[in-house]
Amino acid sequence: MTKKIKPRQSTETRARDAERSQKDILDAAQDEFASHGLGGARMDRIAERAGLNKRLIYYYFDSKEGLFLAVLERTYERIRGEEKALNLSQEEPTEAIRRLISFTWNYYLAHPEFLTLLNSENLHRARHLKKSKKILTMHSPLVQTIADVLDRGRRAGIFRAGVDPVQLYISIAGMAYFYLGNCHTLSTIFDRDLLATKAKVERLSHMTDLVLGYLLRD
Amino acid sequence: MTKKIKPRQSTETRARDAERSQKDILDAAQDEFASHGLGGARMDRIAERAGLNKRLIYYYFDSKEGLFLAVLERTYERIRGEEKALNLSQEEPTEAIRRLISFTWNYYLAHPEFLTLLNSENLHRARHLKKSKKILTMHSPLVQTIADVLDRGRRAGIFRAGVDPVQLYISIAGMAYFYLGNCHTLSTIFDRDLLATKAKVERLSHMTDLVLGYLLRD
Amino acid sequence: MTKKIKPRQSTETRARDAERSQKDILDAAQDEFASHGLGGARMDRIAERAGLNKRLIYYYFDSKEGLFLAVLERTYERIRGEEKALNLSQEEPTEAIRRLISFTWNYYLAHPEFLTLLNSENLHRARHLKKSKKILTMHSPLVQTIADVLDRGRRAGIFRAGVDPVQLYISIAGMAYFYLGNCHTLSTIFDRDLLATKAKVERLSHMTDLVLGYLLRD
Amino acid sequence: MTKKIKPRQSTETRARDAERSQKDILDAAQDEFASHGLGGARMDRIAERAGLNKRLIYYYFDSKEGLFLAVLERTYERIRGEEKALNLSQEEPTEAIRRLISFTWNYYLAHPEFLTLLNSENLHRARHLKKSKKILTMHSPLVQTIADVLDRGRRAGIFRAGVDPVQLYISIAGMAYFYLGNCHTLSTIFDRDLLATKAKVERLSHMTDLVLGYLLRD
DNA sequence: TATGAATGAGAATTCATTCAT
DNA sequence: TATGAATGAATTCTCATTCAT
Repeated sequence: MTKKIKPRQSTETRARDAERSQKDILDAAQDEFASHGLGGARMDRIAERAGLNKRLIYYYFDSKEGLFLAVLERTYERIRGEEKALNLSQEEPTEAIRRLISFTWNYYLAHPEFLTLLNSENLHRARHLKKSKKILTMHSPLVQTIADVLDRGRRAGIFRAGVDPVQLYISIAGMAYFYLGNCHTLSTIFDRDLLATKAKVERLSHMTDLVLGYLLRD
Repeated sequence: MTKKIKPRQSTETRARDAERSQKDILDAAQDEFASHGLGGARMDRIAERAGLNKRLIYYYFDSKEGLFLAVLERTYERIRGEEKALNLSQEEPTEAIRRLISFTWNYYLAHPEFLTLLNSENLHRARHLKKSKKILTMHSPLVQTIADVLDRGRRAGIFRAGVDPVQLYISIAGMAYFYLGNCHTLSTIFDRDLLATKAKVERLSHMTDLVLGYLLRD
Repeated sequence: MTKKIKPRQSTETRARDAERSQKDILDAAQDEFASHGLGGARMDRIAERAGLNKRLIYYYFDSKEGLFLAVLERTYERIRGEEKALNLSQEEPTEAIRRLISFTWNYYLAHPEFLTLLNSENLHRARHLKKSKKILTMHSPLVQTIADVLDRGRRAGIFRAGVDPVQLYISIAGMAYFYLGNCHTLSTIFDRDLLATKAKVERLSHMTDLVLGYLLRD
Repeated sequence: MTKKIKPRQSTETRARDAERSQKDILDAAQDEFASHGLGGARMDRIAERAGLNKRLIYYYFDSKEGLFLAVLERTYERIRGEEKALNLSQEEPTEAIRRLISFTWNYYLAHPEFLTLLNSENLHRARHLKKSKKILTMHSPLVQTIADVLDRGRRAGIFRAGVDPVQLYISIAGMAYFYLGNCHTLSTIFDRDLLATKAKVERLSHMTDLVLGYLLRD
């Protein structure tokens, strides 16, 4: 245990420390929950990773489940935040779909913890999520955007009609999620390294081809 | 509950009891692992669900991990068995794809434990799978079959060329898996009952449309 | 930790061990709860005193509160058992009252743990007792006996009329209970050793004088 | 709750705040100790109930035990104060006894916390009391007064001789204490509401009858 | 084959108390 | 005088596993 070196300036040190401690705990917890799931995570390890006393976790987050929920909320906030920043409405429909797919793919690639946390939460039948008003109202803005893109494409005569944006969103997310979330079993069974650079490139283009092959008329 | 009097006459009878006990344990364990994951599962609960003494689990399966592996193996055996029974090679290509999609969809629907076990195993980076010779040799026969179907379709001039059967298989599985495995969170977030009968019918046809829309030329 | 030497005979050894372990735990728990109260008692100390693994306590009694209740029940069973063995109905009324008082006094003296446990339970507003069907139906047989004795005394013209046996029982118990249960504070405040042999003799005769002085006519 | 703005002008004001804080803490602590005993009391809850920071408790009272002692001292001061205010020496002996009994009864009724604190302190073998010079010199003035009343009664030929005032005091206190302190268990066991108004009236008259029946000659 | 009893290591959580300001 | 942040040492309870029969 190295003694924590106190932060820079002074004035608001205390307040900043509290915030900092909470952030450190959340960071450590996210790692731990992502690598071991809710059941396998250890409060001791979280405290150690955070470089803080275990008691402090309870001081701020009440319980293991409370901490898990806080991590989940932060994770959702982040992805929803990035989704909002995408500006697909300005884009030409085909290009918009391309970017949507590659955003999803790249986000999951960059944030493997999101997949594992989602997995854990689903194992528990969304028990924590259902308690969180915060998350429940955070509808993915992508669905709205997809609806708009599909509409523009259809009116331009390039996309087929009658596509449900929710179904499409789930399909795109599912294709990326299953590949990346289950890459260990899949790699083993198919005896292929699914995380090799080439494999990843191929996957993204397969997904794009699949979706556009379906959407585009002719 | 009729009181089970233990028959002790013949070796055969004794053997049948042993088999029965092991099956009871595996059934109970499958439920438990599927509902709580490997970390959250409790040996006590498994013994109780199986109606057998905890010690017996160790007698037959050595350890919790051993038991988990046994459950995993049985689960894989079952799905691989059913996959073999599908006789897609006899089928006309378009119809074969249709049946493949609906088989996957219905199997996941009927066996939600398969999704959760896969989930758990991936959390552990396929650690158990890699140790199992049994599973490793059970490469999904579907991939071979899909390759064949795609090939026949391409040669008949109805399917597009250059489709990787593994990619396609993962896409189909992923579209079903994500929808069903995350239905709790998705239902809440989209404010739609994804498990309503109508919703399920729509999902299956969306998946079929998407894949065939991509595969079929013209 | 000396290794526990296994009990004498054989045949029913296992069954006897379980019973023995439970008894050892209850004995240890009674000591611990009596000396420290429910809040101050330590499960670790109980296990150590019992010479058994802490886990076993939970195996048999579920929780600290469950153990406390079990101790309470056994304690009540014991005093109610001894009360039943008193045969006051055969006795001449005055003598019966004398023996009742001295029984109460001597029981409390011999079982200080009864006082402390009662105290603890009352601190918790009889929370555990109320959950115990066992204790709730164990009405003190003394009240019935007192009613009978009072009645015989009254009809014989030696006791005053209109004495409520419950009130009398509570008074007798209270006089003994308060003296013995609070002897530490009382001894300190009055600067008298209330537990000196002479003091105890005097207390019993005071109590007897008080009650008989009230009951006897003339 | 009006927001308390801290006055910082004069020393006097500051001092008054300090007194107020200490009182708030003692009030909260009395509640907490009375409801949970020393072992079960929680410093956090006391701070919360007092609406003050936990650290302040340590500033004023040093430790949990120090706080307990302070509560104990205040409680004793109060009852001793009220006892002094009774003016039994002016009273005719029979009436004095009556008033003594009813004072004791009513004080315990109005101050149930006194019973519980006594209870806790005895569990700890009067450890705190013995350390408190304050309490040690506060001998109950009642004993002296009782001695005087008994003496006057005896000389007037109405009371019996040879009654020890300490014994009598303990008996009176005990009759009230046991009834009120154990009313939860007793009510349940005897299936009578011992706190019903009528029951309380009856108890007081039973106690008075018992004591006077004993004291009065003829 | 089957089981009730027992355990050591560890898990989450709690608690009185102190630090720093 | 007052407080939010932080902690070490327990404390209750849990868990996979083994013993003894």
